[in-house]
Amino acid sequence: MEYDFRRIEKNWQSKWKESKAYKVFNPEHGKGLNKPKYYVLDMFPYPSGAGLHVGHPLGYIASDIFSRYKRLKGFNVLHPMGFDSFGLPAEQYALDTGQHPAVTTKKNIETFKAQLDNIGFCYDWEREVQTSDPAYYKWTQWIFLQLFNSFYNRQAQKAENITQLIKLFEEHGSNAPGVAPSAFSFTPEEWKTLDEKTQQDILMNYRLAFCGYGEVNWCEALGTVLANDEVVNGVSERGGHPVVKKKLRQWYLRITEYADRLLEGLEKIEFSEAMKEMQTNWIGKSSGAEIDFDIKGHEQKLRVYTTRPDTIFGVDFMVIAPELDLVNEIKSAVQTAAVDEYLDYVKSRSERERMAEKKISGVFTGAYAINPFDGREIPIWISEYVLAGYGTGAIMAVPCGDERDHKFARHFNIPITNIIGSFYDGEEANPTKEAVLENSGFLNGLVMKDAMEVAIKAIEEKGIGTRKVNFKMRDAAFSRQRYWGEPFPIVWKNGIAYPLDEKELPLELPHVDSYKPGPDGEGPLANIPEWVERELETNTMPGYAGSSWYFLRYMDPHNDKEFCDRKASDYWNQVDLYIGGTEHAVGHLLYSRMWTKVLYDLGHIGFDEPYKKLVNQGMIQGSSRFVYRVAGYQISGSEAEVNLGSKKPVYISYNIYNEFRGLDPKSDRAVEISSLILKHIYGKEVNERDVIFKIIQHHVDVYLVDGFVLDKVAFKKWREEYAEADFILDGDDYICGAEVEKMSKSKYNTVNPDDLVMKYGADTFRMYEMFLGPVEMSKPWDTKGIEGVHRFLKKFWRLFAEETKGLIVTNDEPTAEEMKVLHKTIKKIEEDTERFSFNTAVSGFMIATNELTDLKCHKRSVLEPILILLTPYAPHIAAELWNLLGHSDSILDAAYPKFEAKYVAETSKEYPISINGKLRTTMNIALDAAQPEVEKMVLENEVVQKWLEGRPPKKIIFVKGKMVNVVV
RNA sequence: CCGGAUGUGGUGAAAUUGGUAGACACGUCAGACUUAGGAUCUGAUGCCGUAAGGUAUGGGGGUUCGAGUCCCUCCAUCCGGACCA
Repeated sequence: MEYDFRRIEKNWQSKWKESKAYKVFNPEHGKGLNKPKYYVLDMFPYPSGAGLHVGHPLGYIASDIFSRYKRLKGFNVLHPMGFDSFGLPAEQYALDTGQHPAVTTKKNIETFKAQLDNIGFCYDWEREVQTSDPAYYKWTQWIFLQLFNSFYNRQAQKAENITQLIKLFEEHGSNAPGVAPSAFSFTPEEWKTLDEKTQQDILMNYRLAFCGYGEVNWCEALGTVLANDEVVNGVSERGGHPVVKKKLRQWYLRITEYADRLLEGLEKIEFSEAMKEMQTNWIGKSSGAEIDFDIKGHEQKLRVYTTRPDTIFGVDFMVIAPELDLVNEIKSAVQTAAVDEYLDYVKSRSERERMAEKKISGVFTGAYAINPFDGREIPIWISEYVLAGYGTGAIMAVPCGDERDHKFARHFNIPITNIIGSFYDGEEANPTKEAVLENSGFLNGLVMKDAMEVAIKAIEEKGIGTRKVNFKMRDAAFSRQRYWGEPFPIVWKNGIAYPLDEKELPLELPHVDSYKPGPDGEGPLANIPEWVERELETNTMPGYAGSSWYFLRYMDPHNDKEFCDRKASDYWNQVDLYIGGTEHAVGHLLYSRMWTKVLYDLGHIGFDEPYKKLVNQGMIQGSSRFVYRVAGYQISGSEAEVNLGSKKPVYISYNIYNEFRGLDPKSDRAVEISSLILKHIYGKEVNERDVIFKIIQHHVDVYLVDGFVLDKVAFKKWREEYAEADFILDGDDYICGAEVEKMSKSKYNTVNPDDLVMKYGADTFRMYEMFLGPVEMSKPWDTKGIEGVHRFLKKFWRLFAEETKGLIVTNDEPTAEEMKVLHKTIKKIEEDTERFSFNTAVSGFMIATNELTDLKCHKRSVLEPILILLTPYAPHIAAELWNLLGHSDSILDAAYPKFEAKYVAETSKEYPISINGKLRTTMNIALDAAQPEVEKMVLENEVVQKWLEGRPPKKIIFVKGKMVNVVV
């Protein structure tokens, strides 16, 4: 009876499928009612055509282990899986091949699911959701309508129905309490006389999902608009295509109203500090003041935003963004030409150029602002380092305290006022808040951080400004000019957006034959006459629409009356454990946190943070292999280079190449190697010394390499051009070079889990992925190492069964030593699993197996509990052995063993004995021994005496249960 | 430039509270069994040294009887954010 993992795994997978072992019940269906709930979620995968590689399932395995563990611990565990199946790649593929995204997506999902099932995950597939399924996006559209029909009441600090806003306008006009200030100003009476279009235009400024014209990140190559977080250094995150600013009609989410709550919410959730930091930085809250400065000779005021009102006496110039209309209004006649020239220059520069090169540029407008406190005239400049979109698009520059302002002042020779005395050295700006202010009028003598409040008060008293909080975060662009996404349930009539009635949902995505963009940057839907006729919105929703609320749908996936029954969401509540990559730090995680808050505000769910605890999984990097082709050579001293491109390829083993590189070309060994290479090239002895070779390194498929040894036959078959390859070997082997890189098809370093499952089994694969290292950490993949884990499972199997004798488990009473191994292991596995230290848990199993093998322990009372411990990690082998031991019930619901300290209690310990902190020997001492007793024993020890050399010890440190240190 | 993380054998790593550094594996070496081994098992394996011993957790410094762990400082790598006033 051997460990036939292929048969075992197949057998149990189909058994579990038949018996619906992974079906999860909501309490109203009777089962699970008496159990506490636990919700484990994996990040929503996009079903790409490339399928899974070994890096993908890392987090899935971790969450699967934890789910199974919690189930054994008596929880009703929800551990669902589904697919974020709308998205750009499928549409790009459709554009390229003409295949409908629905078709390719369906195929990809099937592949994905087969791969996942292969690994033995405990998903309840009956709860699967797909965002591109109309039964799902019906509710995405429904939530969109909730957003559309809501505004943020600043007084109540929550989302409310838009009818409430209308009521506020009717009662109080535009200055109603809780209503954000805007450009509109009207009395209740005026509101009632406004026509519908105007009213709706005003309301649009408050809806949480709203439509407006805005500068967007337009990517010509992708033919779409990208969110800020999809643009990296001025190019698209996907594909690296250039991105330009363009004004388009767009839908947005008013996430900025939630900035404060998104920030506060971070305090009550368990995300890593790094993750919280990233979100905090993205939200970018800053507080300061907006100040209006008079402009000499003009009616207009210059409004600036500053976080440092305490430095108001150090303002030496103003800088405004070139995009501001104010520029043209205040430029002086003398400076007009220079200003216009600069504006042209700015326009000519792409976002990318601006980000890439940071040269100092700018021009004086000829206008002066007046410092309201000392009447100083302050020159107003324009420069592209000030962004129109942040604050007021204008700053007061304080060169002694701000790095950029200082550089600007130096560059244009603007005199610098020092208001911080010795804190400013004349060379570099000092952004301190600790300095005592000088040259600062009424603020003189105050420490800067205290002056801040004084300054703001003075500004407010003078009526020239207000306290102001600003955020870096912008409202999120929520539309794409694309086909493969959720249609907006919106009809446009006379320029007014009307929501569809709930009864009309889902608004299904129509079939199209072409995925080409519509006219004027509109999406493909604009090409469909029937769609346009119905005056439906032609944009579609972005990828993050469906993924912002999917965790709720899993709770009640087949509900066609509601997005999720309130009873279900009250029961399952927040996701207890969310496992996924860091790449979603600011996108998905912020959006879904916002949606959750809105749904909470509107009373649809009972909690306002979706994910209680987040664990970030590290990336598994690829381990690439290289071969080294001799491409040419040069005789030293000669200019001529011999190109070998046309000859049959000669590959040199990495270690020989590496040795050769480090040698003096004149040395004997170098000559030996070079003549060997030349012999391979020409097929005969060539007498040349001092040869420099040109070696080209290129990737070789890791499947053709065992460890570092190349399969030469397979390599020759790999590509036609390698068929004639000749190798310079190290002994019999060709040794490949290696490097750790990102796992990708083009580097030929991807490894498919299917192959490993086929070769070693799912249980081995699961445990090996965990054994690799801590889940949060990135680490390179090494296929070789999997054999160690496989050996362990075989060894574990042999505790239960032998090839010839079959089952060898006995019902004998266990010895104290065996019980100690068992309980030590229970403690270890339970603690490690609880803290997601799966790698050390795997080694805990190995240690237990090694020790029980040494003890020749085949006792049921020891092995059965260990089998239960192993179930979350290697469910198939556990179930098989459980069954072999005669159990008819499922091990998936067995009772988790209980640790009992009495079995691991020790009476003595092998104490380390140090002299001056250096370990010299160990001594077995009773644990209850007291200090004087121990001191006596230690001093009598011959090793200790040898090191004491007759000197009396200065001090003896004895830490009970830990160590002894003798100080001489 | 800012922020975060990481740095331990040939490799992946462990050391949970300041207390025997390198558990557990991979790899390598030696051996056993075998027609055979890319199966299985046993042993060795941080480095220098025959040994005694010395030395060792990125470098330097500090606190301590004792530091991989705490503090200061420098360096390297990875990730994220980048003109946010």
